[in-house]
Amino acid sequence: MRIGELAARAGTTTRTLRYYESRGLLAARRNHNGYRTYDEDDLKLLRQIRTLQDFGFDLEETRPFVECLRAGHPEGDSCPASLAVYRRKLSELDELIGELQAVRAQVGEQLVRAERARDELAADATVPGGPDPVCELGGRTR
Amino acid sequence: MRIGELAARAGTTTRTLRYYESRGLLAARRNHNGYRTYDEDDLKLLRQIRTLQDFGFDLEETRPFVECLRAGHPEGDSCPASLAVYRRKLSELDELIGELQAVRAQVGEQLVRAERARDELAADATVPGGPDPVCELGGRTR
DNA sequence: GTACGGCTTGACGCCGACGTCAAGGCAACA
DNA sequence: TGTTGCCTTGACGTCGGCGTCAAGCCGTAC
Repeated sequence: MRIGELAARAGTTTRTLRYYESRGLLAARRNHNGYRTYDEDDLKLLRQIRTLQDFGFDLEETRPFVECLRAGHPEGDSCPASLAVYRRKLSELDELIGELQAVRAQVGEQLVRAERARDELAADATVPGGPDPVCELGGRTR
Repeated sequence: MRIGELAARAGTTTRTLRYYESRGLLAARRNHNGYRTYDEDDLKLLRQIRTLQDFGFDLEETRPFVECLRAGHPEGDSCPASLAVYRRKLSELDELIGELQAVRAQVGEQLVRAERARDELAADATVPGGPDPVCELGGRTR
């Protein structure tokens, strides 16, 4: 099949396939008129790349899987180098998730604190003789 | 104070401050010879930006906080627009964390599956009359 | 005077994964 | 024969948040 069909079957674009080729991830045969030609194995390989990309792997991280398939193994993750990438990715994910949860907690605290400060000002403002309101409080003014 | 001192006190670089200025986030007065001049309020403003950046906010998201401080409010999050950013960020974080956890689970499954497949091949290989090993198994060969 | 550090503006570089445009070749169909 | 659609290579654009370099000015110390 030609590049357009392969791209369509993998749910991507011809530009992407040429990019992968330029990165040495996806090799193509050429037919008599110079068009790139692919087979079902290329589709499998491409789908492997796309799956990993969807997981957030960057292109270089997919290389071991690609080379594993190219070496004739039944799956891209049939080789130790691929398993190593899985493991590294898992620890990266764990670290990232942890950091994001910490940030989430901090931002949540800030929100609570800021809302409390706002409410206290609002309460003061309703008390006769309380401080003058400095901020616009509650909803939008305009 | 001049730009170098402000940058140092905020733990950043002069390039960053000029960039913020170009984005309209950090205004500077100029002294007689054209040098940028800043005061303690600018430092506070800059620290507000940096804190949010550390949380993963992008620059545009810090703008409401900056404008809030500029308007004379005691804190960058004393204004409704800032609270709205907090809330939006929280939901973004929740969504992202959820996605990452889902990816983590999937990658974990893939790893387990691939390891099991490898071990089964290894077990077969130790059985006399079992299938020939096709992959390099276990540790590194070279 | 001159050496040095800090300041100025302007402009290009970087990263990853492509998008998009240009100019042209190839094949099938009306 | 011309139109249409797919293909080719090449090259520049995108995004954010700066880094880095160039050329030159300002002020102080020696």
